This record gives sequence, structure tokens and C-alpha cells, in this order.
Amino acid sequence: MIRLFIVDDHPLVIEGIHSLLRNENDIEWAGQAMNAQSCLGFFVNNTADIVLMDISMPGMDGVELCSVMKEKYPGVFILGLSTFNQGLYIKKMMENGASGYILKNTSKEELVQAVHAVCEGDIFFNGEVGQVLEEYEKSSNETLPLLTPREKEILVLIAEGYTNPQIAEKIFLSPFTVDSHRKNLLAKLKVKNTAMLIRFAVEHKLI
Amino acid sequence: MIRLFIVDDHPLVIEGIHSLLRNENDIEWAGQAMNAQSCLGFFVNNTADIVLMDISMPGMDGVELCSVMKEKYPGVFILGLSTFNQGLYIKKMMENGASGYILKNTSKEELVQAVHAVCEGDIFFNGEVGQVLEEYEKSSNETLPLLTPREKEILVLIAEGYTNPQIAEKIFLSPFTVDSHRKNLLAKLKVKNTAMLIRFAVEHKLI
DNA sequence: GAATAAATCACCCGAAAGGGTGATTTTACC
DNA sequence: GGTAAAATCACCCTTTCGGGTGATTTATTC
Repeated sequence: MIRLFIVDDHPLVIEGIHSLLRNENDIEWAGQAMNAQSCLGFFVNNTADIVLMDISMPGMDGVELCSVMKEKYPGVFILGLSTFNQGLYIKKMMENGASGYILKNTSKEELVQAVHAVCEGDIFFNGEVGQVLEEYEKSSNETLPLLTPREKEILVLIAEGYTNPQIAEKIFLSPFTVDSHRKNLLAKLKVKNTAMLIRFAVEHKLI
Repeated sequence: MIRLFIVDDHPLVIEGIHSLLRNENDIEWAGQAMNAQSCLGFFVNNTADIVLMDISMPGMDGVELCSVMKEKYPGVFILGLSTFNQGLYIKKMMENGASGYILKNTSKEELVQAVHAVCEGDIFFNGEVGQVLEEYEKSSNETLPLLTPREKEILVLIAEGYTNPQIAEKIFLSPFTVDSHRKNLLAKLKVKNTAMLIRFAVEHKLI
């Protein structure tokens, strides 16, 4: 018997999963929570085999909750759940010990399959998530890691409207150095001026 | 008896709403669809009193579907449904004839209340939506309409990386004029340079 | 037809950005 | 301890940007 707990701030989703799993004989409803705090409160005196966890919640988000849960209760499997196929969040969830990730537009069959797989120690993604992860890895590991920490730092400051001299003063560098970094940013990201630089940075969530 | 139809690409949400409304004696389940096309297909030979409609769907989105539905079947009430409180989408849905808007994190009580209100011809928002709309109106009707059509046009070109002379050549203006518009943009949006200008534009979805 | 906003054009000037080149120092890693 | 990447600094130059000021010409609206 699998005891399942769910954390999601959408009652409709909780109700939907509850309803879908009602007829599954080997899945028991351990409880539910609408935020990270309630979830942690539940596990003080109770437990479950698997936690279905939304990544986007008010207050502490799924990524953080996942990390805390895994630290306190390593034996509890965690299955990420979200409307969005955000590569970054999926990756962070997995790095924080989640056993899988499914989108809210999965079918009942896939949901049941995922719960079973995860509880046996497997890793489960549904199809779309796999694609998203691949694309994310591509964009993430190819175009972005081009930037060094210093360059990222300066990019953020440029985006905030600081000029080279101001940045130099702010982080105790020569204006020449800041200018060098700025020019390297333009070259690496293959853009021609500040406007394109900021646009690129926003679109790639660098700032 | 209210006959309710739902359009949402998330089975979990459909199931959740189905489950929540199962015990409501005066609400009948007319049917469901996971995309705009299926929904339109249903209404060729069937009908319903109210359609619960997700705004974000693959293919045709809720805003467009709402418009088409209201044109073909003006008597069918439409209640927007979304995870997100995006002022822009809420406003567009309402402009296209929706009778209300609720977030997916509403309770069962609010959902039932909303369905009843809408079917009586009322307009219904749940609390959070109202706040979002207010904030949107503020940011939208105060800061953005400051920009004239020409200014918006030039802002887009700046964001695409064109310099003043290039823009001037592109839209057959004197570089001086383009520069004037550019300076007006900076002044109106209260930013100091191109970096802040682009950032502002992106954050306010102007480009 | 007066008033208002938008759009257009013009010039001065200093500051900032961007293109190019080359160098030294620090850090990290095998 | 050698190598590679990162970080630092410097100066050449031209273009672009941004602040300020002021003007004329359409539209639009009351």
C-alpha cells in the first residue's frame, strides 16, 4: 500500500488527483497541504511514502521544500508537479532529490504509473518533461555558461542602468576593466549594443 | 438546472472540478474538452449554459476561443479560469465577452458561487482577481499610454538593436527626429539610458 | 478657429559606448 | 610547475547616446 501526500495551492488540482486516485486500491490518501509549512507540519507526527509537490507555491516554493523534506525525511519519495515545463525548475528539483517530475496535463494512467515507479525507487518523467529538459540543457549548457561569474555580475549591473564608470566605482575596479568585460559580453553573446544585450539577458533569464 | 461545460488542457483540473461539482444538484455536467477545437466541435450539435474556460491552452488560447464562442453562441456564459493572475489576459477575456474570472486556487464554495452568479447574468471575480485587475489598470492606464504610436514603434526598433541612424533610414526620418523620440522615451519612462529602457519595455511587455 | 498633442527637424556639447590591440596578474586544475 | 582560463588594466579611435533648447508642421478636439 502506497501512502500518498500532496502539496499544492490549487484546491482544484488536489481534488482532481484525489478523485483520480480514489479507485486505485494500492494508493492510500495520507493527507494534503496547500503550502510548504502545512506540509512540514504534517510530517512532524505523520509520514507518507510519496509526496506529490507543486513547484510554484506562495511562500516557500517546491524546490526549497523538496530540499528540506529530503534532508529531514530522506526515505520519502518526492514527485514534482507543475503546469509549466520550466527546465530550470525541473533541474533544480532533481538536484534537490526529487524522484521525478510530471506536468499537470498528464493523464490518469501516467499519474498512476509515475506514482508506482517512483515508489519503487525509479526516476520518472513524462514525455514532455524529457523534451523540455533536453532543450533546457542545450540552451543552458551551450550558450549561457559562456559567461564567467564576473561577466554575469557586470551584466546585471548594466541591466540596472549603471554606466561603466559607475560600475567600476561600485565594485572597485578600473573603468577599463569594466569596459573590457562589457565588450566581452557583447562578443560572447553575439550582440551589437546595449539594447540587444539587455534583451538577450532578459530572454535568457540572466537578470 | 445549470449545464456546465469545461475546456482545459489539464485532466487533473477537469477531474477536480468534476469531482467538486458532483454533489451539486443543480449543476449538470454537459461535457468537457481539452482544446479549443473540441470545444467548438461540441457546440455544433450540443449546448450548455456556462463554459469554464482555461486561458492558456495549446493552439487557440482562451481569449480567442472566448471571442469565437460569444460570436457564435451569445447566450452561453463564459467564466475564465487560470492559474495565473495576468491582468492583461483577464482584461482581454472580459473585453471578449466573458462573464467573470476565477483562479484555479479558489475553493469549492467560491467555484459554486461563481457558476451560479454568472448563470444569472452577473459578473464574478474572486478577490485576488479584483486586486490584480486594479493593479493592472494602474500600471496599464497610467504609465504605458504615455507612449505615442511613433514612440512605441521606435522603442521596438531600439530593442532590436538598431541605432538612431539605422532607425532613421529604416522608417524614412531624420536622425534628429529619431533621437528626439528616443529622448522622449527616456524622459517619459523615467529611465536614464538604453539598458534601463529595454528592461522597462520587456518588463511591461511593450516589446 | 483656438488649443492641444503628436510628429517632425535642427544644433551644441560632453559623456558613454563600442571596436581594436596588447599586456600583466590571479586563479584553478592537472 | 606548467597551462589555460579568468580577471585585471591601459590607451588608441570613432560612433552613439543623452541633456538641453527651440522650432515648425500636421492632426485632433472642443
